[in-house]
Amino acid sequence: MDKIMTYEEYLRDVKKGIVTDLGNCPVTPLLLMLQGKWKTQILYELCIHDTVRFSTLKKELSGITNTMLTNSLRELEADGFINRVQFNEIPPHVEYSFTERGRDLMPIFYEIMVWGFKHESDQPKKDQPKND
Amino acid sequence: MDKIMTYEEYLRDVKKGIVTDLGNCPVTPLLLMLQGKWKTQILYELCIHDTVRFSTLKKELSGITNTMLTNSLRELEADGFINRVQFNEIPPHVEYSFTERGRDLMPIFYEIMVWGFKHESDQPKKDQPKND
DNA sequence: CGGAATCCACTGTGATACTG
DNA sequence: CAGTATCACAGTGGATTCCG
Repeated sequence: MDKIMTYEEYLRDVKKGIVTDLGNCPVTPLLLMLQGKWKTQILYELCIHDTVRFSTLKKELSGITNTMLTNSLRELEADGFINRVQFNEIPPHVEYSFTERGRDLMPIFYEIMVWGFKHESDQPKKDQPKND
Repeated sequence: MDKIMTYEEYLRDVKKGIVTDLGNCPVTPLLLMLQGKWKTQILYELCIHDTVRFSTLKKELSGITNTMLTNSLRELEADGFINRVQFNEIPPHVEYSFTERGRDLMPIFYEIMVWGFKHESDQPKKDQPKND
């Protein structure tokens, strides 16, 4: 694909059979990378803090364990979203920051935020709260 | 929030303490709703087919089981993304389609697609394939 | 300080068989 | 046709302890 089209243009081409070698949802791969309970929250902290340390994340994401924080950070790093810089001073510390690939998620997050504000009131009740 | 700002404007306000009542990532809630292996693929089929039947989904999403398809559809319906219309003819069938809430995901998917095309080549290898 | 290692509970996913 | 019911399994999430 040479030029960026809209999603609906893209889908129209898919329907017409012009795009056949994909065969699958172009949205899925990224969203699979962002799955898990903590990934997006870590990225959010990265947005706020520019660079952030392990201990800061641990403090901000209340409830997260060392294990999960480590795993999530490792996966985000492996997927190329964040950088990990280790400072071997005393006391040692580590700083995490966005890669360009990660920072380019911003427009997506912006659209999600817009969607969220538009639809925050129409969230259907998946289970009615019982009035006790 | 009265007017839509950019995500970075929003984050700047968060940093300044103007937005304090949120306290959490505005991106996370939606992405949690879209988690799972099949959700986005189902939505993708909905994009292509406008309305789509259970059996069509079953055929297109090769590998999905009745259980997972049913569960995913139920959750997408509960989250307000899709409509379910049942036709009690002979033979009976069911048609799924987007709600407005679901269709409004399009701009998000578009941004994800743009991101995907920009970064499709810089995907780092998370594990080197061993040449056996 | 920033993890790693281990163990464990839970739940997401899947295969199979059956039903209105 | 469009599911439901059950069971099995694997991966995720979590608590605790220990290490460089």
